[in-house]
Amino acid sequence: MKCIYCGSEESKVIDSRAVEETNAIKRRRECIKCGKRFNTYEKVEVVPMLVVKNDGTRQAFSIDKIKAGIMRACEKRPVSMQEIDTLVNEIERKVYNTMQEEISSKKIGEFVMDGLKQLDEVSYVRFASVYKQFKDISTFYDFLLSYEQSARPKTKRKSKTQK
Amino acid sequence: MKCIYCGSEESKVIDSRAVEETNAIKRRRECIKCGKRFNTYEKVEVVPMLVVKNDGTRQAFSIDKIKAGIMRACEKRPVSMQEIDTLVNEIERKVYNTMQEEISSKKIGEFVMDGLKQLDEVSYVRFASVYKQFKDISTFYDFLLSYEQSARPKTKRKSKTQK
DNA sequence: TAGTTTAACACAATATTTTGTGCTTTGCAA
DNA sequence: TTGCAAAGCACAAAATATTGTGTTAAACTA
Repeated sequence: MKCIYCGSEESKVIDSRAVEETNAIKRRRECIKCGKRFNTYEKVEVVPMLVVKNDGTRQAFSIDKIKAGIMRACEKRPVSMQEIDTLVNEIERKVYNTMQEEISSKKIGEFVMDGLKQLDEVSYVRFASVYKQFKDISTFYDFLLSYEQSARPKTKRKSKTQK
Repeated sequence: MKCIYCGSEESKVIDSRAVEETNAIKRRRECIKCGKRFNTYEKVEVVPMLVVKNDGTRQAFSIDKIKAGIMRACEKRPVSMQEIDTLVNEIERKVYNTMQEEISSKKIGEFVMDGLKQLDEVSYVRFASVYKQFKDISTFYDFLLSYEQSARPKTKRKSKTQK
């Protein structure tokens, strides 16, 4: 394990403890060369499950990835971790209920979009821009316009309702 | 290390190799109970440095976080990993050149925005929506309008230049 | 500011991992 | 379909990590 301070390849473990909550092993290491200390974490590699993408290919499914995507979309937004966890659990349940051994990525995307739309509209737009792969700025406009016309026909553009 | 298949706490290492590229140790483990195998990765904990936020508080700085933020903004965009790495290196260099022992988060945000603006405009808008904490949908409009008026005065809204 | 929780630190006996070498399998590309 | 690269597999000798116990320092909260 390379030392982050001096770059030396040599370091040794001076303490090692299990972190139950995150299923990890935390190690405290000391660089042989410069003597500085740092921590490392050992974690399980993400497990593969099957998601069928639009082009027919299969890919690993992980609820953590879904959660990460949602958390990104909600970054600095007034959405609590608890709300996210609730949504993630709901999605996981929906996924397992729907699926035999596979589920389409389209379906998963819809679950997430549906949930986010209820939770926070900025997060919803952000997620859509990634999920639907907006190609340029005009796609943002188009999406915003059609969203406001369909889902929130009475919203005034300039209103800033959230503090 | 808990087995991801049967949940048992007992597993043993059957192989262990360094992964030079990512500065990690990859271990192959076998569950004592069910005998199934899985991989784990040990990585260095992110290192703390000092960033001064707008409200005056100090926070850990990590170039990895910057990179992660950029990668999020570039998700599913035609921006190569190499381009991102170049930008990240440039930012890291700028940060270290600017800084005594601290740097303002504003400054870092500007470095990133400057770089992304050159690289990809959709990524740029996404990053801005997080960095500048867009409050609602109208903020998107306002930002897009002022961006197009200042940076790209001749761009037509409906043009879809990228494939 | 006292009380509490978490991280760092130390140490030693025991047990496990590391590492070189090399063969096999699988996935991907030519 | 052939060939290469990466991952999995195996083994054994040597080296290192693990884990209980306990102390101290730091951060957080009531």
